[in-house]
Order: sequence, then structure tokens, then C-alpha cells
Amino acid sequence: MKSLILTRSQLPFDLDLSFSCGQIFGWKKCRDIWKGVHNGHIVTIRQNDAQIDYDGITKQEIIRFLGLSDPIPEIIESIRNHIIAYSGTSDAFFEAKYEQSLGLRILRQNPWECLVSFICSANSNVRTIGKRINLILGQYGTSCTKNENKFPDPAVLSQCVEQDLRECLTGYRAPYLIKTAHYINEHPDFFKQVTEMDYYQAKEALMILPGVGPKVADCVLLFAFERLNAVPVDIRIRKIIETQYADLIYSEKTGKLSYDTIGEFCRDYFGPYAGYAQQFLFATRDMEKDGVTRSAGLP
DNA sequence: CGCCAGGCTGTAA
DNA sequence: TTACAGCATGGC
Repeated sequence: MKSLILTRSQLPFDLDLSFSCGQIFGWKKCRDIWKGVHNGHIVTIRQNDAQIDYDGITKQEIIRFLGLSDPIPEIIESIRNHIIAYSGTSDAFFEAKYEQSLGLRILRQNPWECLVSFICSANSNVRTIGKRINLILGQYGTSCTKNENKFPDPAVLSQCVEQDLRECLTGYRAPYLIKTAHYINEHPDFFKQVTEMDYYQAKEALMILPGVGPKVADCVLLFAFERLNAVPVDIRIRKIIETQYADLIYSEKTGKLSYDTIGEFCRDYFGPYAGYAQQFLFATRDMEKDGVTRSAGLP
């Protein structure tokens, strides 16, 4: 394996937490090595304090993939400054969650792989989503070497039979995957166009795709397109916002908060790195334990 | 068994 | 614009 040493400015970094906090699916930890697909190919990564060992990926690619260039101190300072500007006080709840999430990075996933993952995520749980991704990889991934698969590209997924895809635990999401694969296959420059749009245009464009609503679009924008202001609002984030920040919102709004109301509040309150703030609030250390436990019995 | 899960689509008001 | 049923399935 190749290796790199994290610099002072890249620490702290927590690979286990970053891979276990619900932003990426299908990666397994065997012993101390994480293994999964990135940009179509099998990648292995291991962290030993400040040393990162890796294979199947270039140094430049892994630095980007793991978000190792993100200026975390600046990001936190920006978030804190926006909190103060909005509310006039510091935020003990956020600070506690951030303290529990030290070393967490927003990954830069391959857009297609991230899109498939989060179409599969609809109304499901983290563990099941990972199973779906690995079943799809096993069923439709094209072998390059023995025991290694390449992630199925849009052309492959667009041609698969719905009933077969449903056997990958995808259920009613199967036709969404096939239709979206077909669309991406017919519009090969779609992702490039999305990268050139502003956040709101990009979100609208992604929501053209079958199976992609506001939540999935925000996940793909945050976890694959580096839109660090994208705020995925799932049940958990909604409950956190409604319980911890209700007084800041309900002074203006009443009734059940809409998706966009919560998202816009987070962008106003946390600022342009609201996506990072969201992920600090979302992550918990028990998810990390789940990831290790899940892979403990693998061959 | 019943409820929940990183929701979306279609329809009705 | 908002409200809501229906959807498949595993986890717990």
C-alpha cells in the first residue's frame, strides 16, 4: 500500500467516523482496513493516527476524496460567527455535537455512485442501504479481476430488468434507478453541467431525475459536488432543528416546518458551511460502532 | 407483531 | 401551496 502522513493542518482526521456517519454506503471495515468503491474501482484505506495507507487510488485523488484539504478551523470559525450574528449568542448544543465529531470530513464521492446510493436511501436505514449498494455491486458490477468489481455505470444499470434489480432489496426504488440511469446515459454531460450551476440551479436539475427529491438532491450536492451549503433534511435533522432551534424559527413561522424552511434556516444560521454543521449534528459515535460490528463477521 | 428508517411520486384539496 | 396515501424491506 502507498501511504501519506497527515500534516498538522489536516489533523484531527477520523476515517472511521467519516465513513460511518451515513454519508457513504457499502464500505466495509475488515480488521483495520476500509474497503469500498470510489470512481468505479475498489479502494482500500487504513488510518494509523496521522498515517494514511491506501491503494487503488492516487494521492491526489484520496486527498480530495477524504476532504483532507478542508480548512476545518476556518469552517468552524465561520459557523460560529454566523451563529453569533444570527442569534447573538454562542450555541452550546452545536459545540457539544462538534466536540463529538472531531475529525469528521465531508467526503467527495463520485457523483454517479453517490446518486445511486441516495436513491436507494429513500425511507430506509443506513445498514440496509449499504446492503443494497453491495448487492448491486455484486449483481451488476463488471469484473475486472477476480473478486473485484467495478461499479456499474449508467449504461449497465439502464439496461437491467426491474425485477432483477428488486432482488437487490431496492423495492419500489428499482424503477427510479433504471430511469435515472437511462437519463444519465442519454445526457453524458449532465454531471459536468451540474458542477457549473449555482446551488439552487443544481438542486433543481438533480430533482429532474426519477427518485430524486429535495433530500436526495441535497445529499448528492453535499457529498459529491462539494456544495458545503447543502443541508439534507431527514427525520433526524428535522427533529433536532424542531427541538433545539424551534424558538429561532417559530417566531416567524408556524405549523409544520417545510423542507425549505429548515434548509434555509440552517443556511442563515450556520452560514455557507451549513452542510458541515448539519453533518456534525447528524453524526453520532454509535454509528461508528455499528459499522465495525457490521463488518466483524465478514470473511 | 408494530414501528421506524438519511423520501419520493402522484393525487386531491 | 400544503396534505396525504402508497410504496418494499430490513432492523429492532
